[in-house]
Amino acid sequence: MHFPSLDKDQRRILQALRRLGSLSRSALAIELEMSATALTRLSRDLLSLGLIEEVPDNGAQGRGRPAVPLRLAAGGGYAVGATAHRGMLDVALVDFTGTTIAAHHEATDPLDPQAFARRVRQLTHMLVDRHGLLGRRMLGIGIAVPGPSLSAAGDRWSVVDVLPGWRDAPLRDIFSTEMGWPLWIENDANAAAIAEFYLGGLIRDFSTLVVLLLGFGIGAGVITDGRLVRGQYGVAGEIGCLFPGHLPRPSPLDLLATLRADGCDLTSLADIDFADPAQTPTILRWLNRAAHQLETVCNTAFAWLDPGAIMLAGTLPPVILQGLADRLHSADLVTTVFQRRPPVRVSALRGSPITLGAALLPIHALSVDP
Amino acid sequence: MHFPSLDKDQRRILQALRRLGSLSRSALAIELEMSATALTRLSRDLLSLGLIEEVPDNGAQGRGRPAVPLRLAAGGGYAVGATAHRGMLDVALVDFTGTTIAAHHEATDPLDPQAFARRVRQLTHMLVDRHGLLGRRMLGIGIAVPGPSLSAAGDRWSVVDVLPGWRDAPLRDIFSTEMGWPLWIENDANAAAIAEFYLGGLIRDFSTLVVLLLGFGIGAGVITDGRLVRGQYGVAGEIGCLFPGHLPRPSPLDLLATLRADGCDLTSLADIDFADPAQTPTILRWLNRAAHQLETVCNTAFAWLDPGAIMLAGTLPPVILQGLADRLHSADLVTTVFQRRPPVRVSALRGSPITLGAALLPIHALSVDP
DNA sequence: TTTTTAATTATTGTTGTGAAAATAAATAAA
DNA sequence: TTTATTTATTTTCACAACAATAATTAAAAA
Repeated sequence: MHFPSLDKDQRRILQALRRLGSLSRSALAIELEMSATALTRLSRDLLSLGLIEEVPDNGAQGRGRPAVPLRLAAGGGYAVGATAHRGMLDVALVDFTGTTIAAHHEATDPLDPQAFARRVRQLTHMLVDRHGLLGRRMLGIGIAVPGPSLSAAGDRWSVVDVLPGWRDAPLRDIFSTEMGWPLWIENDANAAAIAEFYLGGLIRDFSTLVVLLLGFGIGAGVITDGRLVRGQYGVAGEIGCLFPGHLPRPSPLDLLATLRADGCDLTSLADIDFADPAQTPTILRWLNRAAHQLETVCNTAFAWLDPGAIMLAGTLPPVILQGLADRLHSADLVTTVFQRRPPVRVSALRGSPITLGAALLPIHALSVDP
Repeated sequence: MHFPSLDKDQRRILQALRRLGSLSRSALAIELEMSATALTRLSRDLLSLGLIEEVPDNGAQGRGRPAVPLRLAAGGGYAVGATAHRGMLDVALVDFTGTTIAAHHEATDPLDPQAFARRVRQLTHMLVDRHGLLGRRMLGIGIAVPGPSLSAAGDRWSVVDVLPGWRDAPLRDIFSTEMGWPLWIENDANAAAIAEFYLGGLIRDFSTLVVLLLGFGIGAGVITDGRLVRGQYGVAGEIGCLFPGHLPRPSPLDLLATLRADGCDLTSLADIDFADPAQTPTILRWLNRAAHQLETVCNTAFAWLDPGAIMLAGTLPPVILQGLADRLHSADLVTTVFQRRPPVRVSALRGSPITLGAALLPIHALSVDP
């Protein structure tokens, strides 16, 4: 029961609306270089599918019949995203526009993939019930996995995190039999890139971007020309390997280790607190070192990929991410074009970009041709 | 008089033949998951366009009506490629399969873009005449330019080479008024990547690859999922900027400078000769240093892009490129997947990959959807 | 009421599609 | 040698999708 596959032109309409917000049919026809006739038909179909809607009460706009802008319909469907990490589980529901309907975070014992899938299904049913989504169209579920895929098909995943029964497991089979919904599995950094692209506003200005994800380790998601870059074997963006294993990396886990080595008694990343005077000096020192290391990362990203922006995201407190961004701003990056300042930003998403990005995967799949 | 644009399915057939050599209609139908009916119709169209042809005298193959393999038709058309460098001019003609029909190299005074275009037109007419291509379909001309484009549209180019009147000139306008053929302008490293992809056999095994071009400076062309990566502002692959300007780069110009500093009296890159005992020690020393620098480049390429292969190409003598490849082979690269050896190869193309790649641009444009 | 712009509806002709039947060209068996 | 069988390709045909044009309707301002 897969979603009726959309026409290329229908995708183009949806993507234009996603990028530009709301446009009248005639504006769309001009934007997409299609005839008004074609646009009427296509938009009628999308309207009847419930994927777009007319904007009501639109103010005066001069002579002539007023244009009726179209926009994506929140009610067009909902999608689920889920992430597993050691000891915790994240689920989010988004509507067709990408807006978060619900987010759920819970601590759990380490789960194997089957148990994870069952719990996610359970939570999904609960959230669907609680938010009155029962009749609505379920677009599918995206699951973000820490680690690269083992095959181009994405059947098996090399999970980096220490989770029992996950590493090298045939996750697609397991999730698919356990849940039965249309399923996307994606690397966590790639998911974060999707979230920043659609929800962080990058889609308005850029078609190429890089998201640096400081989750536990460090990874990156790359989008060029609106498409995820996975590479020949699915390990594109695995930038952790740029730092030799025996030396410190600019990763959250490394910050934790640094703090501990300096005598701070922290149990997890959640205890990191820039405002704590016992931690501040260590964090500042780490920031300088990590920013210096990230300079290399950013420079090679600019040289290889020429992204419109590099986004910093992850579980670290925003202050710390901002500290990294500030230092990178004043660094001497090779953004040769237009003498611009290094376009390094900090994620402004509320909620985990990983889980949100996972939830956006089914929606992204509707937008990009196969 | 642009070429009649091809169907998406027709493109898929052509691309399958380009990748796999020759396939019967039924094999193609299975490969591309199309009905035999559709394949008959599409192949008939392509046959009548002259883009494909049936392979004659095909040996016995068991019971049943023998399959008639199809392949790309050399006579399907020809394309022209041209490159300008200081003091020299390269033109190549390729047929529809990508095979070189003719190549022309000449030394010239430095030319401005108009004069270059006129000379290229002149040479094209001469080569077309000489090789009896007059009635044949001209698919277009590709021009490789040393330097990145200044706009996403590729109208203006920031030419790195020291050529009078080229830098920041509206090359597209100039060339297209001067020649009138369908025109593609592309960065030289990107052109080289196209050449290695189609002619170096990489298309058979990979959809993602990197070509390191050691021309005068050092640049790179990137293909992911069969598409050129240009980046947000067209400077993707400009890896020269990874090496600070005041320090030596692993570029041919740098080798020349090193040799000169060691007292060798060379006038141009063409004088570099590994067999010359006066040069050998310097070259060996340079090789070790340059390979060490390229290690970083390759590592970051693997981390960011996960290419199936990295190809070394350029004007340096093959022995020297091979020396670099050998050293990179034994280096400790981060090709984490499958414990494989670093897949670094040396270009095996006869002829300049830049000019050949330029000539392939019109053909590539026929294969990739717009 | 007229004018203007937006959106829709016929109308018509083109094009692509798959299923099934037909044809082609070989080998295997009688 | 003849006939049956097998596989590849083509044709036929009914049908859906689609595009372009022109004509029409809708909703406002002048």
